[in-house]
Formats: sequence, structure tokens, C-alpha cells
Amino acid sequence: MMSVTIKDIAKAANVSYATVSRALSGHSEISDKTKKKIRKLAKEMGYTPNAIAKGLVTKNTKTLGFIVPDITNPFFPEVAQGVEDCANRNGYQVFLCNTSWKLEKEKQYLKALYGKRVDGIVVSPTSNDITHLVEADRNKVPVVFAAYRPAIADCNFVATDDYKSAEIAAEYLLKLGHRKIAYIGGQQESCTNKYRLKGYTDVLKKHDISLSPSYIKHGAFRQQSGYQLTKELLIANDVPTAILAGNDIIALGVIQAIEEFGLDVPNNISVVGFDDISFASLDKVQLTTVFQPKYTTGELCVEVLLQKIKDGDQNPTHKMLEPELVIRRTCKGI
Amino acid sequence: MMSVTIKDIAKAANVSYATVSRALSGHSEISDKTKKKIRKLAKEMGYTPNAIAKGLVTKNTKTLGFIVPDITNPFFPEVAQGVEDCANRNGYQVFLCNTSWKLEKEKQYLKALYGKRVDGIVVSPTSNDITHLVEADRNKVPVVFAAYRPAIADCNFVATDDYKSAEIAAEYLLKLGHRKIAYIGGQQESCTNKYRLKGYTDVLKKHDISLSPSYIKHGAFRQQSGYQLTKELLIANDVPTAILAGNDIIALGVIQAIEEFGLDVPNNISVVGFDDISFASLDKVQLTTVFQPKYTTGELCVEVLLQKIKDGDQNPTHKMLEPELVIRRTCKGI
DNA sequence: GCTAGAAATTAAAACGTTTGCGGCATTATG
DNA sequence: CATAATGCCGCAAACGTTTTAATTTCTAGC
Repeated sequence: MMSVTIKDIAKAANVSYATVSRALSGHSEISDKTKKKIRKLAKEMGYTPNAIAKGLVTKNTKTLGFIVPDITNPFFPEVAQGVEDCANRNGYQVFLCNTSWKLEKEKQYLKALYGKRVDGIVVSPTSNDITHLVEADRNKVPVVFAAYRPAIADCNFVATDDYKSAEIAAEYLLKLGHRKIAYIGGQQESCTNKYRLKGYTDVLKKHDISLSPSYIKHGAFRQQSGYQLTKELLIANDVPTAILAGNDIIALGVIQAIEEFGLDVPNNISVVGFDDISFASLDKVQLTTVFQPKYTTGELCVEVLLQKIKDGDQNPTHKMLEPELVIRRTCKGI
Repeated sequence: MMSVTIKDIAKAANVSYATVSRALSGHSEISDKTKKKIRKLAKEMGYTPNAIAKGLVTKNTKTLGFIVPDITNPFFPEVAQGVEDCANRNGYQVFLCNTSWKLEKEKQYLKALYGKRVDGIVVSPTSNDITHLVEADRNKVPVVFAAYRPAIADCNFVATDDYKSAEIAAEYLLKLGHRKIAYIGGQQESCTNKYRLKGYTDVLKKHDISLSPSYIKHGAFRQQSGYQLTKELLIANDVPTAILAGNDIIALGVIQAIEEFGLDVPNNISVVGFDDISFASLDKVQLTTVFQPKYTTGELCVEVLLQKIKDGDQNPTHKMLEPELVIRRTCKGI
């Protein structure tokens, strides 16, 4: 499995290997005749440029990293699609890394990506502990946060306004006449969760609705977690009339729990999620949720990343995207 | 953003850079004292080894590639999870590449991956045209096919027996009393589709049921495709009592179409899918389907890949996994 | 036919590692 | 004390490219 190198071609064509390099890359003065000859030869010999040797000298690898916490949540593949498409359009490839919500894995991947000298990293962090990512951005390689708004100011990010998303959802529920609204969140510490929780509580406060602490529960951004927490909620004596779920995946678990409990969605309890993953629109599901521009998020992340890479600009870029309520069939007036 | 190299450390420690290399990698004779000194220094200076320079000399990158046709189909993320976990356990990282069912992209990615000199590739091919993949396996880098059984004999693959899967599903439908069973497939040319189709037709033949050609339709492994083809099917005059869908995603589209048409699943038409993606078990969906060990597929793929990498064995390895019917609520006796 | 200048090509250094070989201390052996 | 063995470490080549500077070849004008 010995691969053919530029030197092999040079020998075969009886020229220096500098000439071969130029003939192949094209962006240097070289006669048409030799260029053609060499290219033909290269193809015949089955030459594939060694990107890693090239990376060593040019200092760029035309590679990006994308770190996601859960590839099993359809939200992230959609973002990934945007990341990938935009990267490809610009001649970049992407390393997709999945942390399974483990901080340790996130750190490992960060190190590995930098070790491979990727030109930039987009990351949807696993937790609120992002010091390693910030440090990397400052000293080693540009990073932009996807679907996450860091508490620290001088980071790049593109995110949907989670606070506003929650506001919209809560206001909608209130407009439907609900007063007893529970919140089943994901990881309590995560920024996404914090903003959504804040939007929810603020709206309730604004309408002078007292917050029952038993109505606020946290777990993980997973179906199982939504299911479990809702069970707990339903066993207690004061059952809410509506539930705001931390995201669509959680919402699916919430609904499952409600129906297993013998209650109906939306007749007994209304449910709204966040994200609008593709399965939310299934006829059988028809989940009311707050849409988040997933694909666009991915695209924009790469755009700002490439910008940073190109001009070395260290100033933080922030992009806030607009959420949108999409009303389907899991909510009902009271 | 100048990164610190082994030479910088050597200078600081006042030793040769060979010594630094040895101190860091550890697997060479070196005194404990200098080893400690150098490691401490390296940490202080924020050294991250340049994996690409290392790869250039050692000829291996500790990196695998995984090419999938559609990251948006939950089937693949689950396989990817298995691939990743097993790779990580063995000190490898994986490049996840998504072709969006485009052969051209598959070829591009293959070239890019080889350019980056990944140590091995696992691929779920986009089409039945796999010559480029086979060629790569023979001359450049070991590749194993995931969830795909090539027509050519001397390839590595780990797949679930698609023929058997279809047999199981068809037999089940027959046992329920169905005689008018349609098949809504994915890409007609794909191997997966061919085996499933064959299993289906063979079973019907065995039971002396004549195959209506209008009952067999092909499109893509996508929800939209299943939806569209089912619409066509329902408009025709001879409506089937059961539909075998090419996979779960298609099945979801099939069900959508049936219900939009004013019919009920399973009361008017039974539906069964393949794969058992996580959403199939949702309370609202409860899709009867044929389970395929997705995570295991991923794991096994990298196991055989690593084996090939380690001992350079060129003999093809085949692994067939067992499907399993999981009965839920989209089928009914007649 | 000469020469200036442009065009095409080559030589060689550089990128950041690993590693085989050789050399020098240090210790063990006789 | 001389020698052999051992343990550490340095030198330098190698990996496959790109690229700058130098050199050769070509073209054209006189």
C-alpha cells in the first residue's frame, strides 16, 4: 500500500519535484505543455496529494471541527448539515465529534482537533464550563459557539434568542388561559436552559403569577429525562394545565408520560417544546414548539469562522437569530 | 497564534529535541529526572503535539473516516455512535462525512479522507456504484461497508440480513391474513433495497400470491418519498391492505399519506418498516418494524477495521447480524 | 548574432515530528 | 585499573509537500 508521491512523478516525468508541485497546484508560472504532461502522468499513476504533508508547510489544513453534545438529537444533525454544506462550499472539510454530554470527552476532542491543526472549531458546548474552549480561542485556534450564548462577552457565537423563545411560548400559553404552567428543563447549569427558564419566569412574574417551585424541574436534554420528571410531576397533587419542555426531545418524553398516566394532550395538559425538530411535524405528533433556525445556525457559524480565519480578526462576533412560534396540536385553550 | 513546538521546549530545557520527543512519548530510554523536567516544562509552555507532523513520519494518523448517506435519518447517528465509541476506546478519532445521497460527494469525501491519510474508512454507500470504494480498499486504505452487503465478494462488511428481515416482515403480514401487500422502497438500485425486495417477493411467491407490479414502488429512503409514493398508490383503484416500507423513515411518510387520505393505520392498512429508529417506539407512533442492531453494526465495523489495520490482512471479513421483528401497533389481522 | 529581459525550471530550505545509530558517561565486571 | 556493559542522550535523516531565490532557457529586438 505504498502511495505515489510527488517525487515519483518527478522522476517519471524527468523534472524537479518543484515543477510537479506547481503543475498540480496550478497557481504558479509554468508552461502549458509540461503542466498537461504532468497532470496526465499524475492521473495515470493514481496520485493523491498528501494533505498532511501539505498542511505541515502551508500551516492550514482546510479542515474544521464541529463538536456536538448529542448526535442522537435530530437538532444537531440539522445544524451539522448547515455546517457541512457551508464548509464544503468553501473548500473545507469537517470533523464531526460527539461528546455524549461528557465534558471530559469535549476536552479530549478539543485537544485532538487542535493536535490535528484544524483551522477552526465550531462547538455546541456540553456544559457551562467553557474555559478550555475560550482558552483555545484566545491562544490556538478560532472557535465559535453554535446555538449557545456564552456568559462571557468576548466569544464568537451564533444563537437563537432563548430568552425570547421562552417568552413567546409562555405568552402563548397564557393567552390560551393557562395559569398553572410547569417547566421541565434540561441540564440546569446550561446557558440555553438558564435563558429559557428566565424567559419563562419573567413572563409569569409580569402577569403576577406565583411560581410554584415544584413546577420547575431539571434533568437532561433527553426524552427519558422528560418522561421521568413528568411522572414525578403528575404524581404530586397539584397537576399543571400546561408544560413548557426544555426542548422537543424532552417534550416527546413529557407527552409519553402524560398519556401513560391516562391523561390527554392537549385536552388535559398542553405541551410546548423548543427547536422544531423534523419529527415534531409528524402527523402523529404535531408538536407545538418554538422554531429555531438550525440549518442557518450551522451555516452562519462557518461563515464567521472563515472570516476569522481569513483576516485573523480577534474581535468577537455575535449573531442572534429569531425564534418563531409554530402552533400545532399539543396546546389548547382552557 | 504561534504554537509551541518540540524545539522550543528543547531550547528551554537545554537538550536536543530528540530527547524531548522521547520524554513526551515515553516509550524510549530516558532518565526519570529529565523526563519529569521536560514534561513539566511542556505543560507550562502549553505544548500540544502536532499530530500532523507526527503522522507524516509515523505513517499513521490514528484517524478513521465514516461516510454516511444521510445524517438526518436517525438510523445513521446511531451507527455513528457505535463507530465513535469503539474508535475512541482504541485511541482513534473519526471523521464523520455526510453525502446527502450524492455519489459525487461520496467520491469527493473518499479522496479527501485518503488525502488526510486516515488509517481506515467505514462507509455506508450512497449507491450501488462502489467501484471507487473497492479500488481504494485494494490500493490505498482498508475500508469496511456498514449496513450494506456488496454484490462483490471480496469486500469487508457488517450488515444485517436484509433478505431475512423482509422475509420476517412479509411472513408476519401473511400470518395476519393479508394478501394484498404493497412495497414502498427506497433507491431501487441500492443493495439494501434489492435484498429487501427479494425477500418480500420470494415470500409472496412461496405462498402463491401473485405480485401486482403496481404494488411495487421505488423512490428514496426519505419520508417525503414514502409519502408521495403512497399517495400514488392510494389514488389507484386497487388499494392494498398492508404496506411494507423500505425503512422506518419511509414508513412514517407512508402513514402520513394514509391518514391524510382519510384512512386509518392499522384498521384500514397495516404498515411495517425496517430499522427500528428511536422514534418508532414513541407512544404516538408505535411503528411495527424489523429491528436492526445499529450500534453494534458501528462497533463491529471499527473492530474489523482495526484488525485489518493492525495485521494488514487482506482477506475479506463478513459479518451478518440478525434482524428481529418488533411488533407494535401499526399492523392488524384481517 | 548578441544581448536584455521574460519565462520556465531547479535547488534547497522549511514545516514539526520520530527514530536508528553513534558517542559519551557511568557503572559493573574481571 | 582496564575493559565491557549499560544507560542517556545528541546527531541527522526522513516523511511529502510548498515556496523563495537562483539559475537556466527561451524570445525578441536590434
